[in-house]
This record gives sequence, C-alpha cells and structure tokens, in this order.
Amino acid sequence: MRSVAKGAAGRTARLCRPEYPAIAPLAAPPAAPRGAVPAGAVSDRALPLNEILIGDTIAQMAALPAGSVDLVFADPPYNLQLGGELKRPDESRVDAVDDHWDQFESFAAYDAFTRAWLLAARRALKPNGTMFVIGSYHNIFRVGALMQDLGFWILNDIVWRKANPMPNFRGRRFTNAHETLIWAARSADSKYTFNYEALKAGNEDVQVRSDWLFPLCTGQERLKDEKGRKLHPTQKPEALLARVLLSSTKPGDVVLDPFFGSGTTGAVAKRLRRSFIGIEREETYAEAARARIAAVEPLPEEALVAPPSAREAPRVAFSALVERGFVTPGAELTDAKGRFRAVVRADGTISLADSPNVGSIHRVGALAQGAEACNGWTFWHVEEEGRRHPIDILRARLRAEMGIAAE
Amino acid sequence: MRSVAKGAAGRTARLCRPEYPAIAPLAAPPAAPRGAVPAGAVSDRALPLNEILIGDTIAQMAALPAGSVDLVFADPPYNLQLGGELKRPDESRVDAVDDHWDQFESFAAYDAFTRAWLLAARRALKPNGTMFVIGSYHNIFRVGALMQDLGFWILNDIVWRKANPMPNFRGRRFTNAHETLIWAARSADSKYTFNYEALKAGNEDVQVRSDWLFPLCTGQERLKDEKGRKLHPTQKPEALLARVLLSSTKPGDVVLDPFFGSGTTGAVAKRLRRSFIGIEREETYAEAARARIAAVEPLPEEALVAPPSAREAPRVAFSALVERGFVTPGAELTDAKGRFRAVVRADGTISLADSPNVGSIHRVGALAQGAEACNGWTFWHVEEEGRRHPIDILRARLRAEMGIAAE
DNA sequence: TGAACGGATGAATCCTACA
DNA sequence: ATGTAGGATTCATCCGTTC
Repeated sequence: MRSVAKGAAGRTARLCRPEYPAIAPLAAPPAAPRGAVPAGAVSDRALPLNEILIGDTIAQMAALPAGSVDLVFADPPYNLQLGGELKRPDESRVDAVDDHWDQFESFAAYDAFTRAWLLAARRALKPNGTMFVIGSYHNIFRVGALMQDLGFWILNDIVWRKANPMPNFRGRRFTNAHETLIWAARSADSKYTFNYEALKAGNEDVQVRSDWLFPLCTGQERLKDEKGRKLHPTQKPEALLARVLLSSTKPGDVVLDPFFGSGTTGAVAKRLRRSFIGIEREETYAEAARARIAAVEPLPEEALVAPPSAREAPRVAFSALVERGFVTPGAELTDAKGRFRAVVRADGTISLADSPNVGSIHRVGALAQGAEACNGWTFWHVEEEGRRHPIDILRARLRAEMGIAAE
Repeated sequence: MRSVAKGAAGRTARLCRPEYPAIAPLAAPPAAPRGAVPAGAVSDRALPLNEILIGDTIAQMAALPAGSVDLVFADPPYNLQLGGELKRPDESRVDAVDDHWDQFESFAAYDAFTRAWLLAARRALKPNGTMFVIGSYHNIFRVGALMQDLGFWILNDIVWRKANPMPNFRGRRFTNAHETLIWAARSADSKYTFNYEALKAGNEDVQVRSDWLFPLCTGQERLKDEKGRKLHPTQKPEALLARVLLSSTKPGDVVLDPFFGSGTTGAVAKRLRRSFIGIEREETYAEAARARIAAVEPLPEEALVAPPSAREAPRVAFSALVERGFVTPGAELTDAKGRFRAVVRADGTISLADSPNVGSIHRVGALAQGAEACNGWTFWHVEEEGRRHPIDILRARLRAEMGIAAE
C-alpha cells in the first residue's frame, strides 16, 4: 500500500506534462471521447501518461482512475514448468526463462494472481475499451477462462506464428512455433474500436486473419545489457505491438501495459502517437525502457491520420512492408519520373502530396494520374541511395525474407 | 443409467468381430503393446472396436474398460447455447444467455459437462495414451484449463489454419481463420507415441510445427443429406484427422471419438488401419457415418510401415562390434578432425591417448572434449582406406548382418 | 567489397532402457 | 521406485571473421 500511495503522489506533479506531445486531435477529439461513460465510473484525476510506474502491478492499477484507458496490452508471466536444463544437440545450453517472477506454486496460485490482475485491468478500462493478453499453452487457457468468467467478451483469439521459432531439440513434440493472443472487449456490449478498413487496405485489400506471421525479436531490435546479453528474456517484436495498436486504437488513445518489461508497448505507442502507462516491478527493466522510449521519434501526424470511412473504400496494399520496416511511415513515394509525390502512413495507406487524398497505393496512384485504375506496386517508387525503385521490389524483399514460412 | 447398461449389453455380442480386419502386426505387435499397464486398471473385456455406440457419451465412456484406448480425439460442442446436454449438475436446464449471471451459469454448466466427459475420457485412456481436443475461442480455454486441472499434461497446442475460412461479414473483428487443438498426455510421466521421424520425413525433412494449414471440409468430401444440404454442421477435414492419427498412433492402435458426428475419425482410422470406437447421440449421424466408413478401403499395409527410427532401433553395444570383428582391439579411433585419439580395448571400452582415462565410447568422448555428454557413435571415427568414417556405420553394418536394419 | 563460413541463440513444461 | 548410463536430437536468423 505504501508504494501505491507514494507512486500516486509522486505522479501527480508530472501528470500535466507528458514526456512528448500528445496527439493532435486529428481523427478523434482527445477529451471524453469514444462513447458515453457512466457517470461516476471515471475519475477526473489525470493519468500518469507516458510514464513507467514501479511496483506491484495490481496495486498500481488499483491506484489508477477507473474507466480511464482505451486498451490494455498484457504480457503476464507464463508459469512455465521446466524440468532440468535443456541442451541442444551440440551440447550448448538453452537459456530458459527460469526467472523467479515466472514461478508459481500451483495452478491455484497462478489463477488467483491472474484473476486479481485481470480484475484490476478491467476496472481501469473504459467501458468501450479492449484488452490483448498474450500467452502460451502453459497459461493461456487459464487466462482465457478467467477472462470469460470476469465478464470480458472475447472478440478473437489470435495466433502469432513465429517465423523463426526455437526448434524442438529432442524430437518429442511438434515445434512450439506460435503464441496466442486473446483480444477481448470489457463486456459484451462494448462499442469497441476496430480499424477494419485500414487493416484491410494494408493487407492487399483482404481482411486480416486471426493468424499473424512475425519473426522473433532478435538482432538490433533486441535490447542488450552491458555484457551484451539479452536484457529481458521475453521481449516482444515491435511489429506485433504495431499491429495490436493499429487495429484497436486511435491516435491519442491511452494504452496500459501492466507487465511493461523492456517497454516495447511504450516504444510502439510513442511511435504511433498513442499514450502509454507502463507498470513494471523491476527498476532495471524500467530504466532501460525509459532510455529506449526516449530515443523513439513519433511518426509524422500525416502518417497516422485516421483512415477514410468505409464509404470511401480505400484500396491499399502494403501495411506488411510498413509493419516490418521495409518502408518507414512518413517516407516519400514518387512515380518513376518524380512528377507525383505521396507520403506513407503507418497503417499502409498513403496520402498524395498537396492534396487531401488518402488511400491505397493503387487508388492514390490512379488519382494522381487522373486514371481509373493503377497498379500501385509498379507506379510508386522509393528512392534508395539515389536510385528510384518500384515499391514492388520491397515486397519481393519481404517475401524473400519470409521464405517458405509465408507459404 | 438405463442407456448405459443397454449400450454395454448390446455391444458385447459383437465385440469379437470388428467390421474390418485389425491391423497386421507390421511395426508393433497388436496384443498388450505399449508399455506396462498397472494391474487391475485394465479390464480384460474386449472393446467394441470399429463400432458406433449410440447414446450419452459420458455414460458410454464409463461403460468402456478403463485404460483401454491409445488415443482420444474429441470435437466437443463449442456453443454454450447448444441446450440439450447443457444442464446444471442438478439436471435443471440453463436459461438463455442474456446477462452476466446467466452467462456465468452457462459457463458453469459447460464446465460441469466438460469436466465430466474429460474425466470419462481420461479413464478410458491407457496410461501412455494421449488426447486431442479441438475447439474455438468460445470453448477451448475452458477445456484447456480443465484438462490441466484433471492431470492431463499438455504437449502442444496446435493451430489449424484454415486455408479458406469464412470471411467476417460485419467487419468488426479479425477473420476467425483458425481453430485450436490441444494435444495432451494422460499424465506428465506418460511415455506417449510421437512419430517424429515419419512426420519430419514427410515435411521436407524439417520438423513439423504447431501451426498446420488445411482447407475446410468442402466439395465431394462433405457429406450431404438427401436434400443436398450439409449433413453435419462441423464435419472436419480428413487431412486434419490423418495428421492427428499419423503423429500420435501406430497401426492397430485404438482411437476413441466421444463426439463421433459424421465419422471422420472412423473413416480416417480405417483408412490408416487403426481401430476406432465412436460414440454419437444421434442415430441419424451414426447411420451416415456407418455408410461412409463402410466405403473406405484401408491403405495397403506397405503404405503404413513406419520409416526406420534410430530411437526404436535395437541397441547394439560397442563391445558387440569388437566381439564380431567389426573393430579390432588395438585399433585407433579419432574424432572427425583427428584432434583426439583413443585405442579400442578387447572388452569394448576405449582408452584415451596420453591419459589414464578408460571407459565407454560415450564417456571417453565426453572426457576428451571436456563436455558433459557425448554420442560416441558419431564422435569417434575409424580410418578405412584412407577415409574417416564415424563408428556408427560399423554399427549399421552389424545391424544389417543381423537382419534387423530393415526395420 | 563481397561471398563463405562458423558460432550463437530464441517464453521449452524436450529421453529411456536397464540395473 | 530410483539411479545410472547409453545415446539421440535443431531451424531460422543474425553477426563476426575469414578468404
């Protein structure tokens, strides 16, 4: 209790000055948005936006005003139950997640913990808010059942298919090649946010499915400690968080992450001009997360403008390139001769320069030329090292990288 | 209770005459196979093989001998509003799902039903048996949590990615493009069947992952009623069942399907020369399933022979190689690069050069490298005609000579 | 400069026959 | 039941070094 009170007190002084400017009211007004909120359910107390609260996540959530966040993204302990150590065929040791925070005495203990943080998160959610929880077969069934018991309304279960999972070294099971996300509304009657058109437009004009393919978080993206070892055992890829936030929030929305860890949620939220509230028990992680987030540059607002309404039927096609970093939101596209220019947006649509037109690469290409139709993949070009390439080659690169995994 | 007794009595007369011949003993002997079974746990009563039992699935399972089936494949009802079997433990009926209370009541009823059939299935399983359960986000979390509570040991959760899912018409969610299977052993110490090598060999020599891609059951495969409408609402594709059976059973094994429906499990079991026990409440479905299964031709036995598996090959001691003259005492062994040397001794041990260490090929190999363990068969090499071969090929020669290598 | 190669590593409930 | 020893087992990707 002490730490909660202290955290709350320490916060209030800074609340009016978030670390970086909140979103310009482009699409949705930032104040009191998103549907009616029952009187009394929401405190007027300001939120500790874009901060990391240190301490017990349940207590910290309890100290937040009720009904105040638009989205919860939670990556709770998985309660792995590992036996001895596991070695690869070459006798090297697998660096398993054996941290103390992942150890629970029993299913009952894990359930009690899960129930408590789920309740606290549900309290913090706006009535129309939604929540993502990620887990593996070790814990996700318990989490899902408890969510249903507590009144959450499951909208989808989503499969993160790992492009490069760790193999099964002993050949005794199927390669554990995915994790599961549960996406749920606070209740069955929530009027939740789902950016259907933008997602579809960024996915070759096909609805986004419940199975997502992303590589693990490795290489440059993976945070390292001073000795070059991974800083956090379970850092999630930014591409995964980007799809989560782009699908279920608007610019300016508030995202709560009760298991903040290395701060992926905060970094992506800042880049996409959402606000975040992180809760983390270990100061070491929080410190690294702060530095990480400070280095993030929010995308240009034009890259995040809410997509056109369904009636305007955007025809877009390349959000995967954006999510995966093959094109940067804000990057400029031109036609082969440089007569037309457009800017890439984070959701995979593009906006034509000197005009209000926003839409898919195909539609905006047609608009620019005054033509009825246009293949955006060959019409639009990016400049790399002084040379213009059609964006189709970026798509080819992505396909090459995905290899067989993309099927 | 009446139906149970009747079902059991009606069965016994036919039990000794399965519909089609049981498997020839290709890979595994059909009688009393697959590990020790605690005395008293298994009844000697014959099983109703390759039949469809009509009636309540829990009662019918309870009438089966305990510890008698190798695999359970279960496709339980997903929908909480299915009515019928959804009753409270006191047999009162559950009202419509309107508000939270009823929702809770409904979940409780579903849980009670699930727990009951899971317990009955677990009782029917051999100690080393495994179970697959398929479901969607509506029910799979409850099923999975209950399985863990009842002592099942989850081996994998598997995602059936639908190649051609039904689109989401209202555009309010991600396309629900997958279903989840849970694969679990009866208990954590089960010595379960997993045909790792065969699966890998059939998958471009890469181990099979936890995400499987199959089309829905449509077209010719989909059973139709006399009016041309689909006979059963949730008929599963045979390809899915084939992978389930091929991964976790041997020819001749007994597969129990407590929600038999249109009989996909039976049809695939027959084709793959496994035996099945189906339980189905509705005679209409059972009738169609019987006709369907009768038309199935079992695959030729040669098509079902398991590929050789190093794990299952008979053990050959290194001393046997020495005794049989495949290696001469005093011969020199080296590692692949010739950095370490050892001398073969007459008793099948080896001694490391320039050291007092004597022991098995494995122990001395580990010692030489300073490793904890070592597979001496692949580590140590002999020189023949100027070329180095791992001593494993000498073992293969001995096995060939013994006539075992064919299997 | 680039290709080729070797080493490292990722939320992992990862063996089994025999004494 | 428990301990000991035999011996079977990995995919995609990134990074640094070598050729």
